[in-house]
Amino acid sequence: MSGVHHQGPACQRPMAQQWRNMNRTASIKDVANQARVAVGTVSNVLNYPDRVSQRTKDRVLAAIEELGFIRNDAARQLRAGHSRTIGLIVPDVGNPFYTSMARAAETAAVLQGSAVLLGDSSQDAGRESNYIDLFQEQRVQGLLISPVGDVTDRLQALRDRGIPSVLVDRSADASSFSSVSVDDDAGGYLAARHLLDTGRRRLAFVGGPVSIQQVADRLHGARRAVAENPDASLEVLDSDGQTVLAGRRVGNDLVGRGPQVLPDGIFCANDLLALGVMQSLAMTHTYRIPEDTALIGYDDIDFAESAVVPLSSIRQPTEALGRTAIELLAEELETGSSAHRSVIFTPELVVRHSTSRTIFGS
Amino acid sequence: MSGVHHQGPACQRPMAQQWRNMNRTASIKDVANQARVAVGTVSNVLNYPDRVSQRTKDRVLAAIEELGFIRNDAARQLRAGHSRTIGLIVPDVGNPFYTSMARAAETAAVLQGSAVLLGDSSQDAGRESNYIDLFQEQRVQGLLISPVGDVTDRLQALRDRGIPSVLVDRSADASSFSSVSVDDDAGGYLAARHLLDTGRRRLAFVGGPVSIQQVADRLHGARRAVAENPDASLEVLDSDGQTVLAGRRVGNDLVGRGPQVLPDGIFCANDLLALGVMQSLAMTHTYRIPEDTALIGYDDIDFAESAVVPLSSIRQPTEALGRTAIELLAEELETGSSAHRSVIFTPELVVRHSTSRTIFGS
DNA sequence: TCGTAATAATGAAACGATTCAAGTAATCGA
DNA sequence: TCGATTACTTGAATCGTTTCATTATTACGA
Repeated sequence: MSGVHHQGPACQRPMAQQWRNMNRTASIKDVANQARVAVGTVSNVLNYPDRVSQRTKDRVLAAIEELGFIRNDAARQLRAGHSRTIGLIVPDVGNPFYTSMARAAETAAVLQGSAVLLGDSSQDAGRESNYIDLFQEQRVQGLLISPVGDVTDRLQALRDRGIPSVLVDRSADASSFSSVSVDDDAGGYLAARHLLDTGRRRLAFVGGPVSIQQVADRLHGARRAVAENPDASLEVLDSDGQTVLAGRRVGNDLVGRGPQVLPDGIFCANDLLALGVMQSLAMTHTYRIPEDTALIGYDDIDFAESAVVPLSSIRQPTEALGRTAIELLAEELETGSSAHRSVIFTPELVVRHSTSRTIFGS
Repeated sequence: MSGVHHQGPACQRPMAQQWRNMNRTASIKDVANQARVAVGTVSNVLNYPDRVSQRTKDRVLAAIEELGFIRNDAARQLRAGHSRTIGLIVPDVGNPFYTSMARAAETAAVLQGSAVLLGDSSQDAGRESNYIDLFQEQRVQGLLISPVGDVTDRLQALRDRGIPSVLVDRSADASSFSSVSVDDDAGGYLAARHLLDTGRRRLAFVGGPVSIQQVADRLHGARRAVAENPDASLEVLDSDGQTVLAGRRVGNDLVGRGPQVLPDGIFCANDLLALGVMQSLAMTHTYRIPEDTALIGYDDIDFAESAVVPLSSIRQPTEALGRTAIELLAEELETGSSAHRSVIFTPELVVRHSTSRTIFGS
């Protein structure tokens, strides 16, 4: 726009400057000209203020102010070879568990001077891979990932290129990657054990594709608990997805069942699923929680407490997860990613009304 | 690891190559060498495949594959002058309303070939400003922002530099910016009108600092409704913050009141606050919802439906908001941000049990 | 066989910051 | 006043792409 503009005599004096302000955003060179110093000096003012005398520093800062100069990050990181950015890939930003963790990670990252790029893989291996591509093109410093598909090869390749990864909410043999996770097997055990302890025997596990490690581990833990009671059984209900909606679908199926085949204790792989199941049961008024069937979720998101029937859950330390993930990544960056560490947190049972003991037979 | 490696005769043949793989990530130049073509040709293969003959294209692609070449985005955007990224600043990623919108925006952006950088200002004008700085350094294509502080000046400056902004969830006079929003005044009216229609007269509005536009508008709408009933009153309870926790604090205050001074209808500026209030009331068992006081929220997040007492709310079209915001931004980018548009959606009342009519005097 | 298009391929220049070896100015002790 | 430090400043080289004016190659009709 406004490309034609004769150099007539009507032009105002500070024209060149005006042009610059309008057209292009000022570069370090423009600042150098304005302040009548060399570009290197401007750079020093920005990066090593001690190396510059007060007098010139003032001049340069004034010029920066006047031109409204903003560093071009692309140029910086081209020179530096890497960005000041950390990639974070989570399976579902709609899940408060992940947003909570992401927030903690972001806070920790900002403290150490990095920004966090957040990607939502939506439980989709393809999207996940796309994000890895994107982050690789961006030359992120490192990657935090709560993987959905099988990404070990890709992460290995990244690491060979000097981009370390930390697995989040997923344990790894420390030989290949650092990781920070919560003991899902123990959590699954806790949940099922609690249902058994309150008298339930016909348990059901509701969980997305078992190909997801977390789901598999939680199920495994539950199986372990159930195996301790010979008269107990565990049915597995596959939910496609880990959302409230998916939970509602499973709930609708359950509602159609007769009381004899209804599980008397339901363990959902996360709170979203549990709330979905709860919605179905509550809406149809066919069965009551916890009288007809107990319900326990996983993650202990904020909304579990304020659910129709306050939801029992397994609490994970989201803040600690996010913070530690960043710390581990920082370690890898310093040590040159030679050694890896795995931090495993322990989950915690939170009992609420959805599993309270009832006057119960067997 | 493996830093020392004498050039003894035991070395394998493709050593130079091996070094390259280990050390540096391959550049377009390396690819050019490997494929025995000029750098420009490689670039053409990547950007204008039609300009290159099949033969050389094959050679280049093979080289890319072999070296594991990954474009360096920093270099690209240094040359291009801008990134392929859109900045999005929201006040609270813990609020499902915003994540939902962000997701919609992200989806729409990916379709048009851009990535979205998500920033959480945490309702803090300082953080908000920091994100604007960051995005400006990153030379984002454009900015979607749900502003907390007064950012008009900054956005104006950005626009002058060719970076357009779209205000999200906040209307603007179309003279300066495009915006996409929901009529908050109408929403506030809807909510208060509904409480009045179901017999409530002593209303309370719970909302964060009124300095936030959305809060102010919703309150204004509520006032408008209340003014229509001479015997109705509206009390304003300031919550510091818009979170579940803030709501719980307000709720605890309410619980301490005698029944005469307890509002019989509470309108919270968003669902998080409402759920917090609900938690307090439910935990102490002092007052019941909706018998002693009705409760209505705003946003209609997924969790409203599965609350202890299913929460009435005002629904906003989050998907449409996010999608439209990206569309408006795309328009600005095409037209050179000359003209601006404001899209205003209409909110919708969703009635659930938390406001159901009770056997009630006047 | 030659001239003329069309088609491919080339490689230098530019983008904007950082780095660093080299140069200049100021300071100080003798 | 000189030489030696120290304190600042300079500006060319560099990072990895894309662009584009040239040059090389090929194809085709006369």
